[in-house]
Amino acid sequence: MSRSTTVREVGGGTQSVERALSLLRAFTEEHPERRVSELVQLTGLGQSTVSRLVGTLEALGFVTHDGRSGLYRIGPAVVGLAGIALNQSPIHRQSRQIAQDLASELGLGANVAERHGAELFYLCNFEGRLAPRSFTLVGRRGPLHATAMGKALLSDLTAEEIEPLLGAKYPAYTPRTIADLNGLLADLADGRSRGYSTELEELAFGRACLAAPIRDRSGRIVAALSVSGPLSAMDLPHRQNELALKVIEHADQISVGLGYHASATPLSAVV
Amino acid sequence: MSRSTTVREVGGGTQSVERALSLLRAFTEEHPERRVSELVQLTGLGQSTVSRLVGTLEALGFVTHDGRSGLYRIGPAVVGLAGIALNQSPIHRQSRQIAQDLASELGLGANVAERHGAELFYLCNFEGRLAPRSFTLVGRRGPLHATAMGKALLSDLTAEEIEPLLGAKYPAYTPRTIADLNGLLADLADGRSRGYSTELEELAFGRACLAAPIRDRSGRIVAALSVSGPLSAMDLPHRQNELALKVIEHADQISVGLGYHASATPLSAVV
DNA sequence: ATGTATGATCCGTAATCTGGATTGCTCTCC
DNA sequence: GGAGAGCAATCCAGATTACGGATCATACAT
Repeated sequence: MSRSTTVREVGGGTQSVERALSLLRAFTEEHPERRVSELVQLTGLGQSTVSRLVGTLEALGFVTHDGRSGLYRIGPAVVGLAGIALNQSPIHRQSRQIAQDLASELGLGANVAERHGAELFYLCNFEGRLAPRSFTLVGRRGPLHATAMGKALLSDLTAEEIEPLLGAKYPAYTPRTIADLNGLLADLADGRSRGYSTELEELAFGRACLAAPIRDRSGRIVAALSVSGPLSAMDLPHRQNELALKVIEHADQISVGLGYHASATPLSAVV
Repeated sequence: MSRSTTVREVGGGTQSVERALSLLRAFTEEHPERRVSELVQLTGLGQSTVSRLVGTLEALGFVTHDGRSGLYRIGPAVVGLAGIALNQSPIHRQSRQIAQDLASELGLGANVAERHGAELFYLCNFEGRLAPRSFTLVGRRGPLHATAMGKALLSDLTAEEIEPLLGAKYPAYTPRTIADLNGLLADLADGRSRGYSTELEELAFGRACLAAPIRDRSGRIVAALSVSGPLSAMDLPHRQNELALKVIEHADQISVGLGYHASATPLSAVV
């Protein structure tokens, strides 16, 4: 490798593009609307610079501008690109219908996520009559150690792989959140033996989730499918087996769609 | 004072941002993967410029780069922003669950779209068992004159408003596509009197769609809800009334969620 | 009507970006 | 296996382009 001299400049690239895109980053689920002055404060850029950059973003449809209120929002061009990105994903294509069926069959939420580095990334999200939610989780990120899907996604990995991935911090969202590596490993072992992972009020009070892994042709876990909802709707002590069976069944169906053959040794020597 | 004449410069903004974002535009449903050389050809920019720009886009997660194949795809950051944008939309929030219910109840596709200028813009899209489709329509655009939802969205407008909006061109997707303004106005009148719009193989062979308008508190049509599917699954001559009733019912439910009161005079002096 | 806050526009400066050339890599073909 | 072609990342100097302070216009509150 030619790593002889330079250490590769951090940015390496186009400054104004970086600035414009970091403006987009300022639009979060908590602050989906921003005014220029906020963006100025957040970024530390000059006011005229921000004004000009959002003007460009607006001209290309990446943000929209409500002239009356002066608020900027994310524009439809972004949604268009996202649709293309999702349709590009074989996991999304294979999961969509099946997750939707699962949601309406059980009346609970059904979700598909994959792992992006040390985080969960939601690809599909459907609601059930018993667990209505008015917003989509698609595109959101979540913690691996505090979600059933996160655990399902990790269940392939060894302790040696997990430790550096998650680091030392295990943020506690509720008192029941798993607090350290050992706790997580124990839970993962449980999940492996049962074929599905659980999460009971580890991320939010009153909510629970069951998840099963999705594998591709190579046998590797590439995503996870879950059912989730309020504890009351999941009726967990009683329905746990029934729900878990359904999740596993649907997850396997997705795996088959991705070319997985059960014959491929599930966990052992898969390169 | 001095600049009393100029009518606001078109670009007005940051060139390199414009270039970077137009690179993103090159990723379409037909070409979701691009290599640098393609982007160079498409944009006419220098090869090193493109390389640097996509490098910046990649660093911020707006594209991903498969080092092996050299292909760039749209990145997860875009999906994250799109989720925020959708959750920002009251129409999307109110429609999501109801459209999903409609899809699983009827076993057909259910969609919600709003009008963006002279185009249809899909906000929600669910499939039914009888009409499976592996990709999402969310974020896609479509023609107003050749879709049931487009007609539902136009049914509020007067001929004087529609004519400049659609212009003189009525692209024909099939022999049954409505070909001109008069044909469209007649169809819209039908839809208004029935309370729902139809589309029978006007956009694609073998497919049909029924749509009803969604209104907000002001009584204005702000979106449309549809069921769609293969003609065979829709069983149109027979089920048309049943399906239309369901669509209207669910659309009204969304309208109520948006604050619409049937008492509000639908078309007259609102403001 | 006065005062405040926000945001769009203008303009000179210089920092940043451009693109030709170079390098390094991979794949293909002989 | 070696040569050649294609592709993409990196380098560099010149000048185009973007930055941001200041100004102006507008909306809203006092």
